[in-house]
Amino acid sequence: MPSLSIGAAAAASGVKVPTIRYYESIDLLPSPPRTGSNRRSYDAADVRRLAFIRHARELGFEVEAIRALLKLQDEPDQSCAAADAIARDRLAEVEHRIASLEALRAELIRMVEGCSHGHVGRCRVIEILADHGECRHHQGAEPVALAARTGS
Amino acid sequence: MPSLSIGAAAAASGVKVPTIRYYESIDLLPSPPRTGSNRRSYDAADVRRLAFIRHARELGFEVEAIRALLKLQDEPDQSCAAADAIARDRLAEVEHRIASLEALRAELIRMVEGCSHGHVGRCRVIEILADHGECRHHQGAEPVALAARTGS
DNA sequence: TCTTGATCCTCTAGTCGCTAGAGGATGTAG
DNA sequence: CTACATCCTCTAGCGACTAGAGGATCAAGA
Repeated sequence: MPSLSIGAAAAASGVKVPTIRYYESIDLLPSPPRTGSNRRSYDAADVRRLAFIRHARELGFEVEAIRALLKLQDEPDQSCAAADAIARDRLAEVEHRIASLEALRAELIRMVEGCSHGHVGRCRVIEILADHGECRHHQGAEPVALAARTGS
Repeated sequence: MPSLSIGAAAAASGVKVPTIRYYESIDLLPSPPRTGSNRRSYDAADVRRLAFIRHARELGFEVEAIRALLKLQDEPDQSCAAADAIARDRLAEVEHRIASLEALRAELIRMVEGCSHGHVGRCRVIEILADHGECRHHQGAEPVALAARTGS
């Protein structure tokens, strides 16, 4: 069984080195054996697990949901129902989020189309943001998600 | 000019009390005058500014973008182009995210439909997440946003 | 063999946009 | 006058990382 350094595991899985250590620290990834010089050594199963985690994160699963999925994977004789339930929850949330984003998209389009490239005083972008009273697309808390960090 | 307590300003704008103080601390909202007993007192303009911020946040604008928009608003003789550019960036990001979420949605549907309610060994939920290599909907970092906090 | 530079280690602190709580002062209603 | 709500400041916490300090170790070239 080929043993990989953390850097190689990172390259193979697409998960960054510090993130792998972070996952270990929160017990999402088991602590791997160490070499004589105290370096982590991973195998193919670890890389698969990391890829699984990465994929699930990209799909928007929270770490706790991933933990649940991994537990299912580790005990493969259980019923599929739990995994199914997790995925269904996710699906509902994703659909809800798509709907929110589409309302938001419509409003942004309204803004940029309304912008006459004149002065700010007449700018729809500013006006629409200022007149929230006119906007009804949702009132109840639940902030639209942001993130998607641009910095490398 | 009617002066409002922070609680009244919060109720009027829809921004929570601690969040108003937070906005002041990051200089998004100017420090208001204080009463004799050291309480903040806001006026209608502050409430409008807060509503503006809230609306922009709901639309997913980051605080730095909102800061830029507010600066434009404070200097209303400038060109609209900057505000337009900010909104366009936001629109592009929203559209990109919708696309990701729709790919994701398709995959989740595939998952829950593929789940035969048998055992995990046969369950697509786990399989699909494990086989990231087969999935091509995007490879370049950029985690799909999460958040949408469920806790009140 | 030496040296250079990449990679590794641990640890702490910072990011974003808030939210929660401690501990205390003040305002308002009955 | 007594509750109790609201306000004040301050610090710490959330999730999911990311960045940097300060040091050890490895691999490759001269």
